Amino acid sequence: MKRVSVTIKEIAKALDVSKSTVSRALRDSSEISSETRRKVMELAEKLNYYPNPIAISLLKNRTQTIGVIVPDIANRFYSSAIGGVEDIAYSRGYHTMIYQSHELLERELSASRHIASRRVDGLVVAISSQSENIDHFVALQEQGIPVVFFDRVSDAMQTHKVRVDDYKGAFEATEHLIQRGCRRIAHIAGPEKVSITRFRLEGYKDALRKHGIAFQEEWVRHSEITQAGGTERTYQLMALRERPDAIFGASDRITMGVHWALRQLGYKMPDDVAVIGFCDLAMSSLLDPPVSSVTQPSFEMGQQATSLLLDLIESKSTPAEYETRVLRSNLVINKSSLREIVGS
Amino acid sequence: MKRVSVTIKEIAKALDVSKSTVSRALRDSSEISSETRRKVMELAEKLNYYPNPIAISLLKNRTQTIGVIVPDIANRFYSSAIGGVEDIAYSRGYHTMIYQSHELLERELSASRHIASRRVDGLVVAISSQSENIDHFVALQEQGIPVVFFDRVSDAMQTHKVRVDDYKGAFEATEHLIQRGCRRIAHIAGPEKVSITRFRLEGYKDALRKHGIAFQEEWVRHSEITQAGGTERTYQLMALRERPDAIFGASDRITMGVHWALRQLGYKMPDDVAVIGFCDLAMSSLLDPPVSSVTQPSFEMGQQATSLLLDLIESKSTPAEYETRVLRSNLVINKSSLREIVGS
DNA sequence: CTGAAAGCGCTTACAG
DNA sequence: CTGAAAGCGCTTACAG
Repeated sequence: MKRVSVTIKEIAKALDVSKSTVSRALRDSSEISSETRRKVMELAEKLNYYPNPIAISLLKNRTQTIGVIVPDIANRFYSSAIGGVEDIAYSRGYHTMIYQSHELLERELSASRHIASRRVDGLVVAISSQSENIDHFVALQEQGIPVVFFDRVSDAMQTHKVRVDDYKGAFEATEHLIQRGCRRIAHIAGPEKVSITRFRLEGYKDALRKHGIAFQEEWVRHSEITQAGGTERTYQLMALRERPDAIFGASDRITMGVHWALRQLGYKMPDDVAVIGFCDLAMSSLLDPPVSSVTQPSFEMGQQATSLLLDLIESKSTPAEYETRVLRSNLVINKSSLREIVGS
Repeated sequence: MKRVSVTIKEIAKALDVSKSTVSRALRDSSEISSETRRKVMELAEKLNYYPNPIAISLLKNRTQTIGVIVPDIANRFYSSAIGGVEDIAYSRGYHTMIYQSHELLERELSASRHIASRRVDGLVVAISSQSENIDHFVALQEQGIPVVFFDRVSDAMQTHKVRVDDYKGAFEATEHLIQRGCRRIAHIAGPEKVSITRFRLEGYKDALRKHGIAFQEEWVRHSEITQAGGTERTYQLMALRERPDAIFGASDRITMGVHWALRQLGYKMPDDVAVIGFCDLAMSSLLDPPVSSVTQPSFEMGQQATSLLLDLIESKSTPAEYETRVLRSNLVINKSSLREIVGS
């Protein structure tokens, strides 16, 4: 199909002035007669003229568009973060292009290539769990396209980062379970290479240590961020000779799997097994029993990452130093972890 | 920050040939000596040269990018459909830009404007519930940017459409409830103006009629596609003097609200109230009891809409006639509607 | 206040 | 096989 649009040239010809004059009139330059401006504006309006942003991009080498890469847009944590990105981008006059990596390095590479070649002005990313190597993001940065990380960050690159206090969130969740009388607390962690997995695991371990509970390797299982992963690990855990009396899941998907598996197996929550998750469980209240969870300010993370990014884009120079913002998580207690406290 | 990239000009200068020659060598034109081609390719490789797609877009008036507008990417139905869009687009060499309307006409207008001005090659849309007027899509089409509708379609515009057999899905769901002995079947429908709402409502009514059950206005409630909407309508329905013995929800979000409200109110599913939803409830099995539902091939809808769109984009002329594809929905029975059948 | 000219990065008839 | 030139739609010093 053929595309039709009005150009500056046609307006110039119709009004018998030069393209330069039309351009100036449209951009409201000061050095133009109000009479000319009026005529140009009127005709532009009438012809429904819009400047071709592609031409402007070619000229300015700027597109007023930023990219976002997340593992999976269907994940509420990420879709909410994208909401935050759009919020800030929109209000500062930028558009947003959304990419999903599906946790695949290959897709992340393809998105990076698209971003580089389409001259997107900057990028907000939560790194795919499969991406141990992040040279593609370093390359973007060197090419002058700033990159800001959120949620899943990496030490392998100097830039702004926004994350949640995973360590503390995990520590508090674990301590809460201990306070409710649990002693055999299992942790279904995320993929091993991911930054947040390590932070959460540390928080879990340190809470055990603080309360004099021995850490047991077999009670920690790594899993993909899927319901199936949570289910399978729960089966493994409950099959152990010494079975856990609590399970702390590293994400909402995983925790949904835990919940499902425990129900299948006929365990009561919280009495047989107390359960707590990690993420913003909007749907947590739908489950029976409703699930306790460490909630994260996902929308705000998107906002902050974007605002840091736009600052980078709009500043002429590389900042003296990069910033890592650590936001607070929040412990929301529900029935799934609310055991009767027995004894001491 | 400043952007650096290699251009054709620099390659030409380094090799002491013309830009034309470099361009031809890169595009592997036939009229070029293999020696020159080799030299150019080598240097391009070494300098990490990529053609500037913005320049090419300006030239060809094509961007190899399509847009998708959905009400809400966090909704599984839409995120899955987007997966289908990406699948086809990717395999045919196109990129995808995702927009959310958040069910707001204003956001839909802003996305349409961006699409028009960025010269996106085409658009796949599920119309926002707030958009009674779709002139903005007609305008895109007239401007030469083809638009294909899926899920939420409109009669106000001639184009390809892909939808599910909502009428039949609703008919079967309602009939199933009747067969399980329900007689006072309520329907929480979607927003009034939306096409699928009407089709589903018709299916519901016709199933009642077929089985000689009188239709009652007060048992149909319109709601937004939210959990809160489903909850509130359920309260209203259960407060009626003659309360329903079954509720058929028009979407998964709504049905989640129904489920929650019934649990809060202490009704047993399916014995007090049988429940059935409409959408691909991946999470349906997580609820207790698991929810029956009319499932839709969302991924496939995205694929088909995109493949129709790309055909439009790549054909030179307007097609003789537009096509409306109606896909099959599927009834998945779970405990929430599985009542004991009493008597005949 | 207005216009002619150059240029953003590329492609492609048109000559040779 | 190669180069010079025009052009995609726009902006902006540079002259006047």
